[in-house]
Amino acid sequence: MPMSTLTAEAEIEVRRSRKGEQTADRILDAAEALFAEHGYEGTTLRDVAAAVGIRTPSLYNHFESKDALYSAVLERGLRPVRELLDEFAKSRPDDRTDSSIVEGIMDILSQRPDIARLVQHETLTGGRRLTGMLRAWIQPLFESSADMVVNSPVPIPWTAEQVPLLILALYHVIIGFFTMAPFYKEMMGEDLLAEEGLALQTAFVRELVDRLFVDPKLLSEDSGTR
Amino acid sequence: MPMSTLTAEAEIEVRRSRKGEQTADRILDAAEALFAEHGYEGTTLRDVAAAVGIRTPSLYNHFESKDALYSAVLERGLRPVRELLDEFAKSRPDDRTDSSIVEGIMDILSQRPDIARLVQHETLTGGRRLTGMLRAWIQPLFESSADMVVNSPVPIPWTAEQVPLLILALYHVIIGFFTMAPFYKEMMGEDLLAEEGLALQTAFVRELVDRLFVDPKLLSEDSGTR
DNA sequence: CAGCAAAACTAACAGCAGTTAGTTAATGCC
DNA sequence: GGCATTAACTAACTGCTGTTAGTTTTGCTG
Repeated sequence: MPMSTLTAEAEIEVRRSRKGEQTADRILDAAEALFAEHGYEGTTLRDVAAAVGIRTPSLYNHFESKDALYSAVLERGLRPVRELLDEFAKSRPDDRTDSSIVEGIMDILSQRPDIARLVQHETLTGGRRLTGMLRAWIQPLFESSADMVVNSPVPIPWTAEQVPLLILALYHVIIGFFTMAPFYKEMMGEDLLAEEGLALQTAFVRELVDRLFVDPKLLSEDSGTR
Repeated sequence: MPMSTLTAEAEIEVRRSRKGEQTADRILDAAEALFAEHGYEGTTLRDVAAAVGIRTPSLYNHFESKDALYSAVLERGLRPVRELLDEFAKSRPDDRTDSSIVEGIMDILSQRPDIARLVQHETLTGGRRLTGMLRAWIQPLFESSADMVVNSPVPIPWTAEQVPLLILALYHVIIGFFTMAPFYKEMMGEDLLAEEGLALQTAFVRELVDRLFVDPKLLSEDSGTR
């Protein structure tokens, strides 16, 4: 009975989209927030369940383990980033601008600051859970970015050795802003993740990129590059 | 018997410096490395004891709890930073250069990269354990740095609103380098914490500071500022 | 409305966490 | 060398963790 199998599967999918996936999403939301704040080991499944409003074993109706839940959180959170990078990789080198990725990532992280903190937790603990995911994208991205900068038609005011450090620095400026925001708010009283702060930071990063990638010696002849 | 009390205390101190403090230091070393890599919750006292080569309960002869051990690690690790900041606060404003703190911190973190990762773990989880320590130094440092930059005799090519973001960015460039180094090594195969990499990064940061704090429009008249 | 799967629940378990009590070995001083 | 104190050890406990088994409720479909 091959047909009944097929329809059964179809039915399951339909139903899941009704209620099952709804709570699965709620679980992912809660888990994302908790993992982002307390890290993997610091987050308990009881906390996740409590945040969702269900009992702990019910989580296992949607995810087969804590590890699988964490992976799902990471997968869902990083999907927009992956798509952005894929798009970038497919694009013609001529169409790429210095800040196309930069601003794209700023947008993504602005909408979901927890992602930034998740990634930071990962890289801090050695990124062993990112192996299959981020590592596969980050490494080529990093290398191609370096190539791109080095082989840029416009002369870059940095040596080839410095380019990886420059990319690393830019990465930290961007992602660090989001990871530090809650701490900054508690310390300084100002919420950097509010609309105003985000706009300020976006403009700041844009200006930073401009200033770091344009040789100051060439500034007199062409002031408005981008 | 007040005298005997005094001599008894003195004796204890002398003895502690013989052997007790030796293993206490070994415990701190092992704990620092483990906390830096796995965070507070991800580190078990059994792991610490095993790394030292003793049984778990023996740790309690030197530290009264896991929390106390962690605080001691943080305290010892941040002492050089605190001393640097104190010195900076006492110095006459005229003697301060843009990069005096920057290079000092680079030196400290170069010798003990784990400190950087410890601090990152803290700020990621909200920095609740830093309350009494770092927060008391960081906040004034941050504010005075901002004031210093804004009121600089040399015109700064950033608006007053952008200055906190600039300081934050610099902070992340410096500390992020050390937290990312192990991950970078695993990904790219190159050890940034080796002598060569450190020298490169130090020079890079120095150049970055120069480039970010000097108005490019003024560059023609004075090229070798520092 | 009957039936059925999905998803909630309760009860419970094995393992490991931090920690304590009580004991033995090591260490430095008179 | 005897003695006091520190610091190692073994044994054990409580509480919490992720996880499983078995049961009841929910929500959709024919």
